[in-house]
Amino acid sequence: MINLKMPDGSNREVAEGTTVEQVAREISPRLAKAAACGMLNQQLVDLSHELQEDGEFAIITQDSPEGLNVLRHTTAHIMAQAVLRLWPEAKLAIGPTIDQGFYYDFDLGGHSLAPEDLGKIEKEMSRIIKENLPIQRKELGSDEARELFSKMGADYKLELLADLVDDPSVYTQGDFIDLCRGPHLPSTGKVKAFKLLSAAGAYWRGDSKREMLQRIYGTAFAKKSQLEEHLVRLEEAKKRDHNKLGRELGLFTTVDSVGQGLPLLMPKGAKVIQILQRFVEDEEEKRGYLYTKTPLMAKKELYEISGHWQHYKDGMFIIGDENTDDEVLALRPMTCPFQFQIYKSKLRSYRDLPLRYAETSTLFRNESSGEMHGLIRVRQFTISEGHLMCTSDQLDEEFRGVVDLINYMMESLGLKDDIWYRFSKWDPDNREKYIDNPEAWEYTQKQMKQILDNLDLEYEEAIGEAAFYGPKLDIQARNVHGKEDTIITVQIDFSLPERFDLTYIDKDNTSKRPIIIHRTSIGCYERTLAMLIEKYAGAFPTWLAPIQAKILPIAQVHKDYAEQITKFLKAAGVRVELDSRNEKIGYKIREAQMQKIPYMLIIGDNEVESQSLAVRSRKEGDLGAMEKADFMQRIVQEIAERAR
RNA sequence: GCUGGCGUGGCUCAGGGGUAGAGCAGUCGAUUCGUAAUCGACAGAUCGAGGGUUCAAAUCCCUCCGCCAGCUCCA
Repeated sequence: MINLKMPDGSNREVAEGTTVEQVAREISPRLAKAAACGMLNQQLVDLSHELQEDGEFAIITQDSPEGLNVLRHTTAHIMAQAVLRLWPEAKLAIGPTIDQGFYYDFDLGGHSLAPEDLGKIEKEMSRIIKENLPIQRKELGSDEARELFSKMGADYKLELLADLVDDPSVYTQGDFIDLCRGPHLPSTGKVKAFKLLSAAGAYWRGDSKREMLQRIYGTAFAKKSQLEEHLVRLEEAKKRDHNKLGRELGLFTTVDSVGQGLPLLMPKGAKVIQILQRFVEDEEEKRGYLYTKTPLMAKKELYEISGHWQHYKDGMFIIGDENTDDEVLALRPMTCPFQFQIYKSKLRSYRDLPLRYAETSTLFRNESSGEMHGLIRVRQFTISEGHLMCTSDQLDEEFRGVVDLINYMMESLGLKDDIWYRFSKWDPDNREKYIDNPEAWEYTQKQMKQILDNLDLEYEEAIGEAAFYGPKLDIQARNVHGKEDTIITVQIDFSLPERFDLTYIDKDNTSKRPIIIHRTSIGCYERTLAMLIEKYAGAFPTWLAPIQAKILPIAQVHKDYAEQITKFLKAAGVRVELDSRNEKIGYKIREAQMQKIPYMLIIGDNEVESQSLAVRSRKEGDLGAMEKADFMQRIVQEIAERAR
């Protein structure tokens, strides 16, 4: 007999060789039905796994996070089997589960998947599910596995196999066989609710020099109702898409003849960005930053010093021809080399440090053509740039100050709950991408890790995501499509002070190198606007709303008083617009509501007579009559508090 | 840059070899109205650009530009 310690703390004795499924069934038939796999000593195991030793044990159900992954992975296998039935020549690459579902990459020879193909594949998958094929695990030796997959001509699997440390296992269902760690559901019939979502190209192992494969994204849930809810959520999310809403609300537009990745901010969008800029600049000033304004371009020699010419040239717009012109300029992709020149403009003392430079800085980056997206990835953008020069003693506190400023910004914008931190390190195996100084990389990363740990930040680590000149703390967020982006970054730079020969004279009268923190406080304004649109579905908090109140006279006779109110509120600094068109009040309200304007002020006979306003809130509807001074006070306070 | 989808009046879309259609928005007129669409008339597109096939191209083919999703990249 072996002894299993159950999640509720109880112990259960079972005979050696009892399967996970039998244990589940003993507990309850319903549990057995809902089970996806078992967990033995923190290791997920198949339901068919025969228990041989004592340990902590749990049954994992399909609707738990781990169980859902198992279900989705099994669905991915079913999809692969279906694809092989439809395209027998197809070669399988990888098919992992991801956050909200799964994908599988295929080499389909020359065939590219069209949307219609997804329906065909789904149909075949349903067939496989109906066939209820048992899914079986088999452990193989490396040689055995290699022989099996080379016989199948499964080149990609062979490549994966070569990197595998443990002995490989394979899973079979009917005539389908796949290299897989598992676990899996016991049979294909266990999958009740799945949907294929999209097909797109994807490079093998993410390497643009390698084969372009066909990737199919899909998802699966334990219950049909959960799948349907998920699909509805996806639809709802798409309605918040900044790229759609931002255009509908007249915040920005793009024009073919201007060019890709070059959105035009219209008065309303520009207004939001202006508010953000003023907010950031004022806050930075309070925190001891000095404001600079530096050129948008420079000679290539400057970028040769900074290393951009060697490491970032593809990302820059270059003016002139290196081979024929005496002077070649480049639009700036970053502000650092420019602010360094200001630092260098005179001899610095330790007494000058820390020195905090900020700039509302427009940058240009030559993104690849397939990459541009609304306001999120563009070729020209404006960022809350800044560089802090400090001594190593000051580094910790300055870094802390930067993180505090960032958190304050995110809190103020209501984005704090939507972001997370990422510690981005270099990739020692990719020397070309980075300034080559391994000791300095390792040292700086260690230093940064210590600072982060002292800050008590929860963060994830990412290898190969560092800037070419140093490690970063990135603040990450997801857009409505679930795609992750860096919105803010803080970097410790060990390299550029050296390259630019930045110095200060220390107490002991010797020349030392300052340490530089590159940072942004809310990142790029365009991207922030995009995030805000998606966060609030276009309905900005009053302080950020381009139009804060719309004044709606009921009939022409009320126009004079409406104009008076408009002036009154404008004088108080409120952004108001008067809609004196000859339309019915319901029409005007509907339009203001669709423009997501926070307040509608309705003016008719009653209001003219009592010198008041009928206030309607976008959120709460009719608020009834209010003295005009009371309303003014209310909205001014709401704006000052940056209420959400 | 790569894979796929797409591009028709300001917007959303229909038409898919025989010389453009709707709704909304716009303009004009009527209506003067109390909390999410008043009625009517008018105007507006050489169908992303260029080239080709054809008696005839928005429609078929090619190239380019742009938009969308994904991959590489990145704020």
